[in-house]
Amino acid sequence: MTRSAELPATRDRLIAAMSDALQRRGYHGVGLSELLVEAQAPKGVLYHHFPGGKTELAIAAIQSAVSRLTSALDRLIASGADPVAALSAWMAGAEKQLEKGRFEKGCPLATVALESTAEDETIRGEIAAGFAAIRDRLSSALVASGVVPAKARALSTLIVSAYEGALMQARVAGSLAPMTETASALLQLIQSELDAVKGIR
Amino acid sequence: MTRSAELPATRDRLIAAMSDALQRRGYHGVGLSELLVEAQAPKGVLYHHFPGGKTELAIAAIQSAVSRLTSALDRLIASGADPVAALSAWMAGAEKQLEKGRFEKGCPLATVALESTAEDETIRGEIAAGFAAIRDRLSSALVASGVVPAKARALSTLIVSAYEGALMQARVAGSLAPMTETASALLQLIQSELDAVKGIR
DNA sequence: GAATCTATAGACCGGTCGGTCTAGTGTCAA
DNA sequence: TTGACACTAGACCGACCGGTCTATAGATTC
Repeated sequence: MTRSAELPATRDRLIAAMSDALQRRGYHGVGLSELLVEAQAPKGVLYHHFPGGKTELAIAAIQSAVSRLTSALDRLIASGADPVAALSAWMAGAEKQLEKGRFEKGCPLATVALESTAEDETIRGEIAAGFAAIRDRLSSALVASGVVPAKARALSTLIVSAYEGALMQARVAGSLAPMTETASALLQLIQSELDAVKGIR
Repeated sequence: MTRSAELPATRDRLIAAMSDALQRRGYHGVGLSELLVEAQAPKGVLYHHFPGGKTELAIAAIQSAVSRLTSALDRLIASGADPVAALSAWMAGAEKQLEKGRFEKGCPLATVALESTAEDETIRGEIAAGFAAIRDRLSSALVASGVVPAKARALSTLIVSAYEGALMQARVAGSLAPMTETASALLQLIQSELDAVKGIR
């Protein structure tokens, strides 16, 4: 064990610093030097672990964020809670995160998604795959609750859309209101949809 | 800095170039030189019209975008179409814009909203005000259709959230699907809400 | 213990960034 | 004709950008 116990491995510190930066300012908003100060690492170490430089580090950060999100989602779904309760819990968690980050930290995918151009093929692909993975999980959870597949897909896309848009509005407003309002309206939709399913059955 | 009714063409070209850039890559993603090539203007002219430089130009672009959006919304609402039809038309318009811009042009507010930090006070304020103005218009249109104010506010926030999130997903996916799916699920909610209102009446 | 390899360390580089500055140019009023 | 003024034009600047390079420390292998 070459490194001190309290500090995570250098590679992980770099990824964590990039993740944090992507949530706060996006890809073009951060400089390498700032990133390295945050990660307490010299420049050489970045290009040792990520020969592709800033881009490769960003991709790693995105992948790490996606796997964090999807596994949290999996856990939530596996817990057996009904969709409305699960979504409600998720939104409440987002509100807590927003407050904890003083409205400065958002979704690690969103900003980069909007900043990226057609040339940023790899990054875009990674983000698109991340969104798709999240939608798929939501969708199959809804199907498991009796929603027909086509409707489940539309609903899960709406959930992701609403979540991202709510985070965006809440951040610029510096207020939880957009998040809570979005959540309340959204939850009502899901509930009525599930009730309809039950009625038919 | 109040300005007479007639604006110099150059000023407008600068604003247009910035608007376009904000939709494609966001604030930090564009360079001044690129902007000036696009606007066919030399550097001096930028600082003549916008002494505050890049930031002031971005603010002007955002204000211009907001007034374009709100007046389009006003027109749509004034046309007397019922909320569902109006929203449906709006979403269809967004899809057309997405395709026209080959999925490279998104909302002029969204990217900057996510890139901005607490220090970018003016820009954030402008964006927050823009979102609020849009929500207010939607909300009062819903109230006019019989929705109770509190529910109308939540619903209008959800509409904006869904719209922004759908644009985001559609862009990275390079596909209209996230937009159409979001729209269909959302429209159904509004419809059922309005039906409920009618039932009570 | 020499050789090798991974990881750390930071000086250094060319290019580009946003921004300033000075020099014109065209228009209009006196 | 001249002076004032709004606007155009682009050379120029220091700072910072992402990225490369060489040096070295520590662990591992033979």
